[in-house]
Amino acid sequence: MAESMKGLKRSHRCTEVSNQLVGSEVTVMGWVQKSRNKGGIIFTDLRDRSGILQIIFEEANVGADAYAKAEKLRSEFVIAVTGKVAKRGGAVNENLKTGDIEIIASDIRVLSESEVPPFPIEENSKTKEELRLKYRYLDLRRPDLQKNLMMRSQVATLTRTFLAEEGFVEIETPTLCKSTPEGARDYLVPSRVHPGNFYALPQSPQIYKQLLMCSGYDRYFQIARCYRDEDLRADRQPEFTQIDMELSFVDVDDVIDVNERLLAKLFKDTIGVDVELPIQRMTYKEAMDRFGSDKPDLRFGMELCDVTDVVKDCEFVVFKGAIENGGSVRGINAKGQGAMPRKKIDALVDFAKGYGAKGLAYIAIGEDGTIKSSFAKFMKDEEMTALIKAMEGENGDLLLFAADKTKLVYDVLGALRVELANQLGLLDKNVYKFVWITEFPLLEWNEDMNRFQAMHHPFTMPMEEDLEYIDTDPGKVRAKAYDIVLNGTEIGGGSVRIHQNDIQEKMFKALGFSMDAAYEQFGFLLNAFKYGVPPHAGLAYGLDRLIMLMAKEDSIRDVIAFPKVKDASCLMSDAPNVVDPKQLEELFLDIVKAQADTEE
RNA sequence: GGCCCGGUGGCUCAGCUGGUUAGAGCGCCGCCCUGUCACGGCGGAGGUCGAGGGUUCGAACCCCUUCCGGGUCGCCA
Repeated sequence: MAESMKGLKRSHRCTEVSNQLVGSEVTVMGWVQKSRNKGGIIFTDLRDRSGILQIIFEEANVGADAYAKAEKLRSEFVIAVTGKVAKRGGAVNENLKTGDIEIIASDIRVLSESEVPPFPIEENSKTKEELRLKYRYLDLRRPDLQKNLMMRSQVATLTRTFLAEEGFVEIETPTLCKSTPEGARDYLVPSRVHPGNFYALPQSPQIYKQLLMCSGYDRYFQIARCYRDEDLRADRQPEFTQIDMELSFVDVDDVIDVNERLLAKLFKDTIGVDVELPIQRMTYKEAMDRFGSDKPDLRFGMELCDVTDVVKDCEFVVFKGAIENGGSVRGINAKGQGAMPRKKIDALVDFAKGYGAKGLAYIAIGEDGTIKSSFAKFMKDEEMTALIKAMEGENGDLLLFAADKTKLVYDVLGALRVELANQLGLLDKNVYKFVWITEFPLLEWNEDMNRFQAMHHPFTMPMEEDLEYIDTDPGKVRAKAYDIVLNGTEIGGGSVRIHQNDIQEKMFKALGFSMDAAYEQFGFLLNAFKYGVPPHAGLAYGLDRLIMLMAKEDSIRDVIAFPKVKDASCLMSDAPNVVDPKQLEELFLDIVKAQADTEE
């Protein structure tokens, strides 16, 4: 039976009650974590978002009626307790922040009762995520999720304070926008007033923030919700949050400077991690060559080694063929893994095939120097020796090789490198290795569309020294774009934007856009640029990914209050759902009519 | 869309080569217990083995289909 809290006021959260308060009266409210009835004395662990506090009920102190209520307490009942803070009569509980004190209850009210929850409300839950997500409101009571969401809030607050001090203006941009065909699939919202027309939910506030620069706001930021109608991953949700910013009259170094200081503050103030500044920078080319990835995990070595020249004259057709087709042969040295059983190596080969490799060649060097290899029979002894030497292979090492088009070789070995590190336990979540990746290619060739595509977006500034190639060899042009990568995860990215008409036109031309088509899509931005546009640049973080890494979680679902599951539905609310036909009629009747008329 | 993993009392899991009544721990319910905190003691309830179909004398187990969840490739300017 639920009682009123009339006349009561919570004086402290559970762990705000400290041994400083011994002897004074407090009123605490929260959920019953656990009640231990010893027969004559009842110990109740009370929980709120601050933690746990032990309450003592004894009939002599609390009275017969209240004691009877205390005897009926069950998990997740919501109660209010008034009582005196006392030093513990029994042993101190070292595991609790409040382990040396307890509340001697003088009164209790049961504010609401609870059914037995479908899974235990506890830290380090072993419960299947499916069930946790169905009852997300209960899951969110668990201390680890509460910690994550409170950390998220702290990061948002620190970000606002820091950027405000740096002269940034927080401005909200629309979430009902114009659809743009480039990039990710848009979520569409039908317009009732304009039958057959649709808004798109923003994939990012990109164009709006550039317009704000045109409008003279100079430094903008926003903690912005973004939407992409693409398949989900552990680090991808259909709606996610960016810390988005844009600055005027700046170049790459200015953006990097303010963001390094922001990151350092966030990591220091929330999790006590010192970020050494300046953060290391690496060009895209170097990242690909050394790590096979534009988001290299620098917590471990196992770098890629280009052995194309070493094996270029060998008779092994896989190597030979790849090189003849303009590809390359590269390898990684899994130090000390020479004794890896054949089954595990085969699993690595399958793993590589998942990334499009036709296979994976290997040399396992035993502790005694004996060699087991999938391709030694095609090689001369001196060729093998030279190859092992190039790979710095020593006794006990496992050398793995991919041979194909270079892009594929990068993909395969880049992924394999991380997979091996994971298997070998080299991915320490307490270590934070940041790196800026710079000088991205401006464009990448899209096989399906048979044209170049902006690697970042069509407003990204080319590097001045490469501008001359934009007409003749667009694939060679590097961009003033940069990503901030943490432990192998891209947590943010941005670029200097084009603010000159002639360069923008060249860019659209390279993308195969006519100026008419460009105006059709982005006319309002291009028009804005006619009236005085400052040089500007910006960056956006994936807030969810950032918090995920800070909280040492494996999925952004653990740092989002109400996430969606793999098919983008919500197990708790059952969104998306079928809507009332009347709603649909209002939105689409005119179209249906129009189609019917046309058919007649 | 492809591939891989999983689904067995409320929760987490075990269940052998297909063999009798499907088990354990925790939780839950009842009684007892005045210093517990993974409380303890005694007793008890609780299972369409995700669903459908098939093979078989016999299916949690094998086969097919399907649903749900996770990982990943494609996709994500």
